[in-house]
Amino acid sequence: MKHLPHKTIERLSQYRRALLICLEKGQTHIYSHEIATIQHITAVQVRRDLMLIGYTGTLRKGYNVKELIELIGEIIDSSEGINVAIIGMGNLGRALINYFTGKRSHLKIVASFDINPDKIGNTMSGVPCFGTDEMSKVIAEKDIKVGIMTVPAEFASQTTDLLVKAGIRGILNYTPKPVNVPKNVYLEEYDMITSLEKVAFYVKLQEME
Amino acid sequence: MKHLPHKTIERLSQYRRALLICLEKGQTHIYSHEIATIQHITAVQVRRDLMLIGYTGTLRKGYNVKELIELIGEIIDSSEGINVAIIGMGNLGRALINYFTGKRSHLKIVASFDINPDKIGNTMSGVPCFGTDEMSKVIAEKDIKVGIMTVPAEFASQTTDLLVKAGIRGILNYTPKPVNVPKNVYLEEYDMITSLEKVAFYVKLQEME
DNA sequence: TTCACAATGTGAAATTAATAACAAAAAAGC
DNA sequence: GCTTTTTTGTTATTAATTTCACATTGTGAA
Ligand SMILES: NC(=O)c1ccc[n+]([C@@H]2O[C@H](COP(=O)([O-])OP(=O)(O)OC[C@H]3O[C@@H](n4cnc5c(N)ncnc54)[C@H](O)[C@@H]3O)[C@@H](O)[C@H]2O)c1
Ligand SMILES: NC(=O)c1ccc[n+]([C@@H]2O[C@H](COP(=O)([O-])OP(=O)(O)OC[C@H]3O[C@@H](n4cnc5c(N)ncnc54)[C@H](O)[C@@H]3O)[C@@H](O)[C@H]2O)c1
Repeated sequence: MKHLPHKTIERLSQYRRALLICLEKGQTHIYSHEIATIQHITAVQVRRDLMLIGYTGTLRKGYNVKELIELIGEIIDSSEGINVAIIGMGNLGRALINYFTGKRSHLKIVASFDINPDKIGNTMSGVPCFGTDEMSKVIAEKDIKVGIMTVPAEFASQTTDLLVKAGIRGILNYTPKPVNVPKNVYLEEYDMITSLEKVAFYVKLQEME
Repeated sequence: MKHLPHKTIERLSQYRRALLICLEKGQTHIYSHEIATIQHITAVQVRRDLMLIGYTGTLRKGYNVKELIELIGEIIDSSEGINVAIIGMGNLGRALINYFTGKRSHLKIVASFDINPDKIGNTMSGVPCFGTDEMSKVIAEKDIKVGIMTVPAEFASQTTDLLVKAGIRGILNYTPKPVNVPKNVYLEEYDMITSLEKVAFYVKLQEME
């Protein structure tokens, strides 16, 4: 297994989530077409992804749910787990903290940062909030690798620079402002307005037909 | 102009956002490579996208910011604007309402829905909250075309069915549960855990090198 | 046992997306 | 006025991703 396509990585994460639900229900095996139906994709696509990670199912029985979950874990999780911080404890930051905390064992939110003195020093869902001036120190001490950025858009660039200087390795940018990082830092940007506008576009398109 | 690639649609939305900022600053023209730098893509990509929508710039002066904003609007917005509802006024729903309200004129959040009696009847950033039993009525009356789904994952499917029955035309699903819609409804799903796991994966990959 | 079926696994083809290459032309410099 | 530079617009090429087509094979039924 050499280079997994970006899209495959995303789907593996999704397969795992679906598989975990199956496991909870007590399901031991699953067919490619069952996974496909859940994810709105084709069975071939599922089989190809699994082929790429070198997993082989049982003919006529499908894939072993537990084994597959473990294999996906070996591939996409890092063995020691990864510590994550949220920068900007506003509406979105709080929503994210509530959501993530206590869910995934491999990705752990261990700190948050803000500039508002009312927030600094508090904890939220057990996650302590620090001032941005402490960023370098806290990121080093707590071995934080990934930052989720939810500061106001106008602070996106400077916050990115701070994070990079503090030695962050990956940034998930939820502000609508695209930011620049050196190429040793992995950047993923997501913009809710784009998604909403895309939905609106295709709705319009359908109505015109 | 016939079929615009999905990716082009997404980028057009992003170009427009960047262009609006330029317009505010008083910038009248912009080069393809400037847009490209903002969006971390290549200038060729930008020019190709603009070619696809049939916009042509001025040689050596670049593109007219205002014109381009208007053209993108003609393509991705629908002329009368589109009304949007949020379903599930929890942490994420509230964050989204705060964020969207008053931003885009073409996409307007005009209602929210919940099952919690404490929330029903209130307004939040000027958006009224209704019970889910009123969904069909409100969606019809207010001509709501798109729903943003932020209910707990276990209610995702049933909420989708309600929305579809109420005549919604597009759904943006922020729950981690994939849902099914008839093919006359456009569905976009986004899952923050997938994004975060993807970042974590590439961080791990980089560390191994 | 044999047959038909229902699944996997995968090379090849098709589709979609991104990049390269370059002609054309306006502006600037000389 | 001529040359160089810079930028657009577009065709050709390459790369990435998905789908097709089908060989393979374990399983259950006849
Ligand atoms: N709310 C949403 O649903 C939503 C959706 C999409 C994108 N976004 C984007 O996410 C970001 C946050 O949105 P929000 O609604 O949570 O905003 P918010 O105003 O509620 O929160 C921003 C937080 O960041 C803090 N902050 C400000 N400057 C900072 C700095 N320099 N360093 C650290 N912290 C700082 C503020 O004190 C505040 O707590 C914005 O960029 C917004 O565009 C929000
Ligand atoms: N919070 C996040 O940052 C985040 C991030 C990604 C995804 N999500 C997903 O978004 C969804 C909402 O997350 P949240 O943190 O806002 O949860 P939440 O529990 O804070 O909010 C859920 C809201 O939905 C309402 N609700 C429950 N059942 C309903 C129903 N049948 N119809 C209408 N409303 C109903 C609840 O009353 C509540 O107000 C979840 O599926 C979650 O997995 C959340």
